[in-house]
Amino acid sequence: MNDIKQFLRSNSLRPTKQRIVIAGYLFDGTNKHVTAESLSTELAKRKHIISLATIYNTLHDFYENGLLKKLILSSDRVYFDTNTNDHHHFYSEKDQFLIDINKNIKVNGLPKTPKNKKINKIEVIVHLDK
Amino acid sequence: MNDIKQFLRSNSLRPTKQRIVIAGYLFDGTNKHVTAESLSTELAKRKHIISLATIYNTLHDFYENGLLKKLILSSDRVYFDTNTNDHHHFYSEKDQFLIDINKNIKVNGLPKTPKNKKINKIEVIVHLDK
DNA sequence: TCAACACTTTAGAATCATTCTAAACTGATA
DNA sequence: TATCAGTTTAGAATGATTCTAAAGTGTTGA
Repeated sequence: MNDIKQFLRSNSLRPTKQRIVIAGYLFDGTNKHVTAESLSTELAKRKHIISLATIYNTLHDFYENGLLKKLILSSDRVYFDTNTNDHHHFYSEKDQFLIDINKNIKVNGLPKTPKNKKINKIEVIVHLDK
Repeated sequence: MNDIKQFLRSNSLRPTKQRIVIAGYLFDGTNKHVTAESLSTELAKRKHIISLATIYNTLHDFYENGLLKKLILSSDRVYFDTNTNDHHHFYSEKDQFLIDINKNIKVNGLPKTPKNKKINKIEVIVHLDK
């Protein structure tokens, strides 16, 4: 609890009740993939009712501060990933199913980067099913 | 024109005026990345006014028939790619900028596929800028 | 401890890409 | 050329996300 407050403060985020609850859930040591909706549902199960607006605000605040990764895999929802290490994913659209690939993946044979551009990150998505 | 009709027919798509116009634009020999909006704009420039609903319908019809690839790169629009070969992309969110990577990319070190799942496709997105 | 204020939360409205509806239209077929 | 299934379309509906602006709350300095 106090460590969560410290954690938030050290990321220049004022430790409000809501952020403490959300951070407590997200950063409990197990990696998670959430959407605004799924997060809202999980917190509600735990009797924490937080407005959707705040959930969106908080996810973005955390994202902006590098505490979450954003994953664009489907056109109808955004996933946030608590695993901020360099990694990749198995994804099944059919089953809304997402698994981290933490193994060291190597991508070989890339052509040269377009002029005046810099590579920000290389993302590998292994699509399962059809 | 008649080849476009044939092309559509051979994909079990009735060659309507609108589909002929859209296919004529999309499959003119140069690969394109379009969104419903950008396609609508391009066609309008060429004096072809086609309702957005039809543009969406047609993009999906073409997609369902394997004439287009769908690219999910941003949460606020869907891209369709006329290059249906196995390939990857450079993408700059900042500049809405998308370039095909046709070179043979190798992805090494993948862990084993989750139980009872089959790999549909491997997608590599090289994100540029930040 | 507390006043003061900047930062947050929130309900509800707004946005915007996309899909749906159901009525009018049109290619294909006999 | 009549018929009908497949298409197109305007406009409404949807749904995730963002915005607004009013009420609430950490933080700070005295």
